[in-house]
Amino acid sequence: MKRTHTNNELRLTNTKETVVLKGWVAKKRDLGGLLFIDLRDRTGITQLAFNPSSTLYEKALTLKNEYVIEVTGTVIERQSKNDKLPTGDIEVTVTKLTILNTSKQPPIYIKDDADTLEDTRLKYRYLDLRRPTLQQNFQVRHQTAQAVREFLNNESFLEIETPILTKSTPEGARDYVVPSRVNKGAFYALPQSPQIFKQLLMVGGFEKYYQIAKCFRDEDLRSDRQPEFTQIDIETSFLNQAEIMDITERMMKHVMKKVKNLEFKDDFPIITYKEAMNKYGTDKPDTRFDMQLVSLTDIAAKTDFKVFTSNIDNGGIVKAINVKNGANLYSRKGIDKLTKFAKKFDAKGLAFLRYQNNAFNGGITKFFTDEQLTELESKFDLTDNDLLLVVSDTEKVVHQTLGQLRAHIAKEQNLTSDEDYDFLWVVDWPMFEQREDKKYYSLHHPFTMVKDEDLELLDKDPEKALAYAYDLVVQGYELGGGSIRIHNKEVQNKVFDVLGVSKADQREKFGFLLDALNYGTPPHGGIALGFDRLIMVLVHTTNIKDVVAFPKTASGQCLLTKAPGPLSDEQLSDLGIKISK
RNA sequence: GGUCCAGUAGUGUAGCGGUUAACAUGUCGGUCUGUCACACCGAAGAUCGCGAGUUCAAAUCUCGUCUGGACCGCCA
Repeated sequence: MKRTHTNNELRLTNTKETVVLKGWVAKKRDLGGLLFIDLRDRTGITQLAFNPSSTLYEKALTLKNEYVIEVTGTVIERQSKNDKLPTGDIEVTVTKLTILNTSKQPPIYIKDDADTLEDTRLKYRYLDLRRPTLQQNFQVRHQTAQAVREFLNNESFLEIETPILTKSTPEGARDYVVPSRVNKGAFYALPQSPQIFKQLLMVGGFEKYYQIAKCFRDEDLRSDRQPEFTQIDIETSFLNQAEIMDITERMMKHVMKKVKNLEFKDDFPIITYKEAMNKYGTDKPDTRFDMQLVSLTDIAAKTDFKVFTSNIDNGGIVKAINVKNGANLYSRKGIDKLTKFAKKFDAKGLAFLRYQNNAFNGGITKFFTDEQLTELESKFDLTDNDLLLVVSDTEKVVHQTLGQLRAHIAKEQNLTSDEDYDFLWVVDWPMFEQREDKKYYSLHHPFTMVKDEDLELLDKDPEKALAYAYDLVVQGYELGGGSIRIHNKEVQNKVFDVLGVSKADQREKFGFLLDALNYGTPPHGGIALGFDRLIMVLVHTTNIKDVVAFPKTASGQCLLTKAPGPLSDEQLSDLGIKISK
C-alpha cells in the first residue's frame, strides 16, 4: 500500500481520515487493555492505538522496538493529548497491521539523550543515524548544500568536477596515495583540495567555477577534523579581493536565511591579520565576547620582576587578559589549572593579579610600584573581582597562550551563545612566515598573490610582504580562506624562489601550472569554505562526526567497515607492491 | 611522535585488595483501558578489554598490550 502521510504530518484536521503510515516501532506502551505504539520515521512520531477488542491486538503485542511496520487506520482525536509532539492531538486507530521486517534487540538506543559510547555508535552507525538529532543534522547539511548551489547558480557559476586521482604535490599536508596498476611503482595522490585544477579551469575560460568537493589530508585527526572532508570550492576570473569577499558574504547570508531564517543586514566586519593576532592572539578569533589581549610590555619593563625584564631584554613581550569576575570564578587551585593549560602552549608560567576593593592584590602585585599599578589600572576597564592573567614570553608564545586561554575561559564560563553568528573577515595576511629552520613557508599557499604595493618586498624583506588573502571566521572557527592567485609567471617564479623551491622541483611539481601561465591566464582568485565545519556551526556541535554520515575514528579507522584493511597477495602483486615489515 | 582520560550484563554507570560484583535502563514473564521516560510485581543476563606480575587473595595494585576519546606536535 502507498503511504499517505509521514509521521509528523497528521493534525486534528485529518480526523476521521483513513491513512497508511510506515516506519519503525520507536516505543511500545502496553497498558494491559490498551496498547500504544510510537511510530517513527525521519520526520517524526505518530502514536498508534490498538484496542483489545481489535483482532490486531495479539499481533500488535508481538511488536518490538525497531520493527518496521505498515499500518492502515483512522485518525482520531486523542482522549489525552501530548503537547510535546506536533502530532500530539491525534492518534491512529489501526485497522490493518503489516510487519515489514523484524529487528533484533539493537545494541544502542535510538533516542536523542542516548549516552552510548562513541565506538559502539560508530560500529552500528546505521542505527545511530536513526537518532532524530543526526537525522536533523543531515537535513541541515542537505539544505545548506542546496542553498549554496541555488545562490551560486543564480550568480552564473558552473559546477565542475575535478579529479580525485591526481598528482602528489610537495607542500602542505601529507597526501593519501593510490598505487597505479597500469604504471607499476607510480602513485596517484588524492587531492588535498582542488586548488590547482580550479586555477586551470580559470585558464580554461570558465570564469566562475564552484564545486562541493571532497578533499583528503593524511594528517592526525581532531574532534573537528576528518581525513576526508568537504569544501565549498569557488574560483572566479577578473574579480578582485573585495568582489570575491562580497560574493562569499552574500552566499553566507543566503545560507543563513534559507537554513536558519536569520537576516544579516550589516556587512561582516573586517580586521587585519595583525590586528587579530594582537587583540585576540589567534588568526581565527571568536568575537562573541571581548576579553582582548592588552600589552603590558612598557609597564613590565619598568618593574623589578626578573621574569618580565629578562624576557623583554631578549625581545619578548608581556600581555594580559582581564577575566571579568575572575577572582570569584578562579580560586588559587583554579588558576593552577589554567596555568597547566597555559603550559601546553609552551608558556613557562601564568602570572595573575586580582582587582578587589579598587586595588590589586595577590600573584605578582608585589613586583609593581604604586605608580605602575595606577598605570596598569588605566589600561583595563576594571570592575571589582576582576582577574588579570599575564603571560610573558616570545610574541608567538604569548599570543598563542593567551588566545587559547581566552577561548578556554569563555567556554568554561559559558560566555558565548551558539545562535550568535559573529562572521568576521581576516585580511592582509603575510605572504610567508619564517620558521625555526630560517626557511620561508607560505602562510596560505604558494600561488597566493602579493599585494601590489609589497611586490618589491619579495626581494628585500619577504616576511613583511602582505598577500591578497582573506579568511572567513565564525565562532572561533576558520570557516574558509581564499586569495587572489598569481597569474604572472615572473611573480610566481619569485615566490618559488623565496620558498626555496628549486627550478627542477618547480618544473617537476608545478610545470603544467607554470606552462599554463604562458597562455593568457586571466587574473583570478577564489575561496574555499569548510562545509563540514559550517554544518557543525549551524547544528551547534563541536564533534565533526555528528555531521559526517560515516566518519572515521581518531586513528583513521572506520569501525563499521573496518577500513583500512589489508590487501590479498594477488592484489598486491597486481600493483607490484611488497609489504616490508 | 607525545601527554592525559576511559574500557565492568544488550546499553550507560558504581564498586578501587576479601561483595552472592551494585544501580539504572533495556530484555523476558505477569498485573493493568489513556499512556507518551506509563506504572507495579518477578526473572534472566558479566570468563570486570587482553596478557603477564605482586599477593594467602586482583574488577581493584604494577607492567605491557589493544581499542576508543580529548589535547599538543601535525593539518601550505
